Amino acid sequence: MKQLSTEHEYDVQAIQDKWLPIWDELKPFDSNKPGDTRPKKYVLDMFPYPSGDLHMGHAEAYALGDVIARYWAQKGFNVMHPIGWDSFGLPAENAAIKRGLDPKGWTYDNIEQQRSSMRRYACSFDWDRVLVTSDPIYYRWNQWLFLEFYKRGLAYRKNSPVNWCPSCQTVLANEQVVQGLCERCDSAVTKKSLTQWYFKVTDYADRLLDDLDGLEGNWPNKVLSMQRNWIGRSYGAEVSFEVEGRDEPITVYTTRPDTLFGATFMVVAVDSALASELVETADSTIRAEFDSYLEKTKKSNDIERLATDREKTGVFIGRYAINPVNGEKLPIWASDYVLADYGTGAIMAVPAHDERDAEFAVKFSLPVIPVVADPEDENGDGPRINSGSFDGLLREEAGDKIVEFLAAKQAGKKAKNFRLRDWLISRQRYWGTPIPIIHCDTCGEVPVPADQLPVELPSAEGLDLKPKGTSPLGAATDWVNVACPSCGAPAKRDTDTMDTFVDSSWYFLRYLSPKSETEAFPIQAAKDWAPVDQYVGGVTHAILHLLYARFFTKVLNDIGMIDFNEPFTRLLNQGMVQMNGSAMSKSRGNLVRLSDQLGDHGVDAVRLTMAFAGPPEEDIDWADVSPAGSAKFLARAWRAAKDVTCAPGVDFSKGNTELRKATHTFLRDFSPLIENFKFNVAVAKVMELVNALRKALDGNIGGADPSAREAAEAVAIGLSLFAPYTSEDMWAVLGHQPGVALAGLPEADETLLVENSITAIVQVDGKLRDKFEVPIDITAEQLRERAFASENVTRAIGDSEIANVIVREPKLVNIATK
RNA sequence: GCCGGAAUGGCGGAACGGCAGACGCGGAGCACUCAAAAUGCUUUGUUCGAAAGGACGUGUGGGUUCAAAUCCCACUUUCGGCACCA
Repeated sequence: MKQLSTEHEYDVQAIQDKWLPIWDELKPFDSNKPGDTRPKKYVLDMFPYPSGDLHMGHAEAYALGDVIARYWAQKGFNVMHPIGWDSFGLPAENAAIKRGLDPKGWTYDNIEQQRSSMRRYACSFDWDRVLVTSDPIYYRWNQWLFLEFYKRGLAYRKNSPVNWCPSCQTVLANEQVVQGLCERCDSAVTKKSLTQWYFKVTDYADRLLDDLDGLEGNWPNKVLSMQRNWIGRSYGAEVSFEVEGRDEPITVYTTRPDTLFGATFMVVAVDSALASELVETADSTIRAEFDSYLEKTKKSNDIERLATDREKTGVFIGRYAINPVNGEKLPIWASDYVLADYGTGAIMAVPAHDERDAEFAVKFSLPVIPVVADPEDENGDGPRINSGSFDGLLREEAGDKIVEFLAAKQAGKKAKNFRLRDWLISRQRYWGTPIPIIHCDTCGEVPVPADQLPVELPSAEGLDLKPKGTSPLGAATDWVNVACPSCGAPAKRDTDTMDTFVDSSWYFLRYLSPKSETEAFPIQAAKDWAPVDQYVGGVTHAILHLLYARFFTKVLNDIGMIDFNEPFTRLLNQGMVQMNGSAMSKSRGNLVRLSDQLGDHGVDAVRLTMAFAGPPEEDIDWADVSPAGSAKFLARAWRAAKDVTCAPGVDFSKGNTELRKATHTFLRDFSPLIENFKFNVAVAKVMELVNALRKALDGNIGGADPSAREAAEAVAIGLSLFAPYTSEDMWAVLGHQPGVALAGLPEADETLLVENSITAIVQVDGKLRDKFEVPIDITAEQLRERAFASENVTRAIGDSEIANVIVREPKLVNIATK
């Protein structure tokens, strides 16, 4: 700290040391005070993963979340602004493996470090509501909810090909595969056939999509469109094709039933059960070819599969399907360009009107039959051809009529499809919530009875946590072997743990009673507080976490535990903090340490810099902003308070009108700026008021004038959103008891804001030529006269002929010349 | 390829269709000082001009309007997201 520690100087370190213990005592942000009648407001920051100390990204997120929380507190709300830790998950486990420690120790040490950093960072958290997801008291309710889902058929087990990360040695949800790579370690993801637990998100696909409309305007458009995209609903038809030598027809999904007459072959996903079944009766040559193709496909990963310039591959499997509209025999092929887990895993191929089918047809010399007259017609909107009695119909009508025709002979119907898949929640790792199911040879899957929850994780001691493809919990024999709750026979616990996204899907409700041993959350408190009024966090969770939390909310609503359908009413996505144009990282050598910044500039200066740098949703490049400048401003504001000499409680109405006007203009502008997330502009307004106050103090108004106190107090209250230490100290300097955070934002006095004159501008052909003060009630005629009386204006008009004069009294005259 | 953002001084960024560049960073100058730091004040889009005062100016090209950073169309660049989803 550069400042000398004298009582006349702004000493950041001394101020920080002074106020922390006092706040600990006063608990200004306790949201659970008995008899509190203030209206409730729930402001939530996404909780951190305890992977070390807080970094610059946390500092931004929590600074911005705190602006909002503190704003509502100043507005007289009882604000619940809780914090906790999302503390299960792979990093803890990997760190533990690397260092040979228990993941628990690593996790809880980090939590303590982050907790103390957050306290110093002076977030307005309610420390009585802390939750930690790896505590049994938390995850027991994960298990309870899992069983509620299970009861309703929303949690189920199935065998299917899953995303497998060969490096993490665990399965991944679809959402955790990014560009074919493991989200966590960037290894190429492969497919593996496993029996795994799923949540039936797809049952909620329509609601998850449709309810996004209600969030319009309150959630960033970007997030809404990402969610819509992810759910990916499409409308089309299911069409059944009879297959020679098979009792059951094959059903395909298509968005283009209008092109059915153009189908010339059928393709099934090579890795689907259907393909394997169809090929069984084929001759040995075909079978061998198929097997080797299937083998090759399984070995390849998504990266190879998805390469866009890759040639189509496939094998003919020796069977034929019958096109239900015209009886044509269509050869059935197997290929990897058809996905096993979308639609029905089989498609009708229309090479004339589908690029991928076209490539395949060219590669394997399959016939192409156009069904739209105009080959230039990319949408295929024009009249049908080669389509029997449907010839001449346009796209939409043709589609409808063909589906009608199919429906009449039980060979098709309208259908919709989703890109969204069910959520795979089992993980073959140690550090997570154990799945509360017992497997019994006679009874099958048996839920752990509610009174035996939580199923606590066994100690990691003696367990090999290294990834090996099966859960480390399998080796905890004392833990695994239990009596079947149903028949009492020897049985085994499920050894998988839950995806940590389960933990974060409902944590916002757990804050209502984080210590309850009798319920996940209290139903009445959920009515009072939830849903979250304002959620703040990074856009990295735009799909995963938000989608899952929305899903849980809808299920809980169906169960009758909550009375709302969407968890987060309003969402703010803050940008990232970068350094020299790229994300900070040790390997890039551009890591800025938060602790260094706090040490060099102080907590308030760092927080203020985060708010002032630009719009909150934009990224901040730390190289472009000036925490030193913020510190300078804070000192300037503090000194201004020091120079106020009139006593607290003085009658402001006797103060200087000009400065009062500045103060009340600020008070008028400030709130809407905060509510619209224009924190940077709000900070600028505080700076303007400080500048006006400084001028008044140094000029002939002076520190004894009541208006100086009024301005200084407004500055302190405004700054309390951004700079808790400085503002609290200013408040004390101004002679008040501690508690600027709850002092309340004064209402702007409208009578002070009434102007009786205004600066009018005169344009000639749209260009500014003159401006002057005019009375607010000037008439159009008077204003017009004043304009033409201006020398600048007449010179600008010169010899030109006047075409038109626009008068917008009292502000503007625009003279258009010919 | 498809779907969204974004583009304003040396820099971060402001601007209900009506004074472009608020506020800050950086720069220059002045005051205080033996000096420096700190602080305060002045100034700072480019350009012509001694000045008065002009010209130009919000990625590019068009359009709507008395008036466009703002609305419309096309384009360029750039950043995200999705991507063999039938």
